[in-house]
Amino acid sequence: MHVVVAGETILPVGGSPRRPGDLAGAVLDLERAERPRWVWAETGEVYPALLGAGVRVSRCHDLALTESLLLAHEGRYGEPRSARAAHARLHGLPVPDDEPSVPGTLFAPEPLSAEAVAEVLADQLRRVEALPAPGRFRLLVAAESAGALVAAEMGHDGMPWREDVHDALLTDLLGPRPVHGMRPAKLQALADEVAAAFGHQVNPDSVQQLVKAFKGAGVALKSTRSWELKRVEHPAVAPLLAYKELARLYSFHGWVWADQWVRGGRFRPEYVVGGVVSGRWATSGGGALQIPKVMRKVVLADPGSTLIVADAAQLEPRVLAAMAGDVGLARAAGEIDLYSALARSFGGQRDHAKIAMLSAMYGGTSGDAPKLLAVMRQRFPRAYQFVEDAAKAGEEGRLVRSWLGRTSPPPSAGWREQVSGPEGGRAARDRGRFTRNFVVQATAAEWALSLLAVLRGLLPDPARLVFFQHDEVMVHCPLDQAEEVIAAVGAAAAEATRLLFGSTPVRFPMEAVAVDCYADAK
DNA sequence: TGACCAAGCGCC
DNA sequence: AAAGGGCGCTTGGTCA
Repeated sequence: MHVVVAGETILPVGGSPRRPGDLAGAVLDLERAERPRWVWAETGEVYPALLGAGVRVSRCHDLALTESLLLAHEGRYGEPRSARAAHARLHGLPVPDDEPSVPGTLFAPEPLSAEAVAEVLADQLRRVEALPAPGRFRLLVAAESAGALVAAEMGHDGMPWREDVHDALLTDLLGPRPVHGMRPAKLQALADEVAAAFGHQVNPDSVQQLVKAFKGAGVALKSTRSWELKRVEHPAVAPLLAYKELARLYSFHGWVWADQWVRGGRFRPEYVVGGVVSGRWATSGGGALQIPKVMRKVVLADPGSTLIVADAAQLEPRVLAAMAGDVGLARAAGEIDLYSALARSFGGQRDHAKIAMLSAMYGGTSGDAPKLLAVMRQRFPRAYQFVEDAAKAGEEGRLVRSWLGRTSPPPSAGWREQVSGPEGGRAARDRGRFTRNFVVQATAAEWALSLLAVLRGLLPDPARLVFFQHDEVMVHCPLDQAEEVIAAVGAAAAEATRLLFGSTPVRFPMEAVAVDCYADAK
């Protein structure tokens, strides 16, 4: 059963609309009675208010996310994806551009009517059924929409973040919080050391000044990347490397960042579901997906609670084994340590197996890769051919799709022009590497999203998903729920595997541990 | 002054 | 230990 929510209106599809005085209350009643699939233009427009009112729903259909997936599959990548745009297209009306997702937008148009939302839904369901593999795409739509629910909930609940521990860590590394405009003491000391090494003032944040200063000292640099600096013999290098590391911490995850993103002991980032073309999530603020490892010690469970942290081991090669139906690779992927299982094929060395797999999935060509790829091709012909085909499609400007039907972007006009030019081979190979990786990364993202959706449904109250990063999840729950949540993670991984691949010999290990502190999880 | 780009580096 | 692709985010620097 589908039930539309638009503005203040609730419309059971096939029934009649009503405007309850208490929207959240009405949603809750219906959720308890019928557990419908809720349909709305965009989860971010509707769900946060429901969460604010204490209402959670189990399933939804997000029109904008679905439209985006459909348009890409239909070869119409980049057309406006909002429900409003989809509705306009249905009626041959002028199609509005998608609004940039900027907070405090200038225009706040009337929400689409519930009837219009229902029309767009019907059209989308029809288009899904017209696809070559509607069953898989239905799963993709459901998982993507469930992801939107999780993202909104994680934004609402937030990840535990101890502001006092964060402040102590920063003070330890940088010195006390400086007054505005000043560098923290330890950062300034390092900047002074750099200056002393050159014999004059240099802004260590300025690439230009650094390159010039090194040139003056007789050192020619192509860049100031740290791996290049490490090869240079000069007294400025050591303090400069230390400066770079700390400066990044200070500006990216320092006090100012905490002021903006941490409140009430919770870090509340803004996740963007499907924000990466491969289907991985992105963030539009807070940098939740780039938290440095050193910061993990700041993520601590509340007293009486615990963090359940789990990540999928070697997810991408397992996904490739399952997709390609490569018997040999699938057999190795039936083991917990896939690379050790593969090692025999590569002369007994685990490292060689790993390089071969990564090179196959990413298009690597350096070092031993060519030799090892030849082994890969001979021993695991179907897996090898699978990624080769994806690469070839990319080089020829064709589209590729994930297992469930997420579609790669088409090549740009600029690319087509480049390919016919003198540097054409390079541009073609670059896109080949992209599509080669796309089929694997996008399917891995689908597996992870499916896991997330299933796990969400298995969690006992008040356990909460608080973090999701590509192939890793974190749940915050009372101590006495730890075992149940750990079991739920394992069950969700098994179910995600079954949903995507049916019965496959490939295993997808997802080891969950209960920790007090995120830093203790690995 | 604001818009935009490049460099650089964090995460998977 | 890393290799690849993907992203976000900040700073400095340029340009209109």
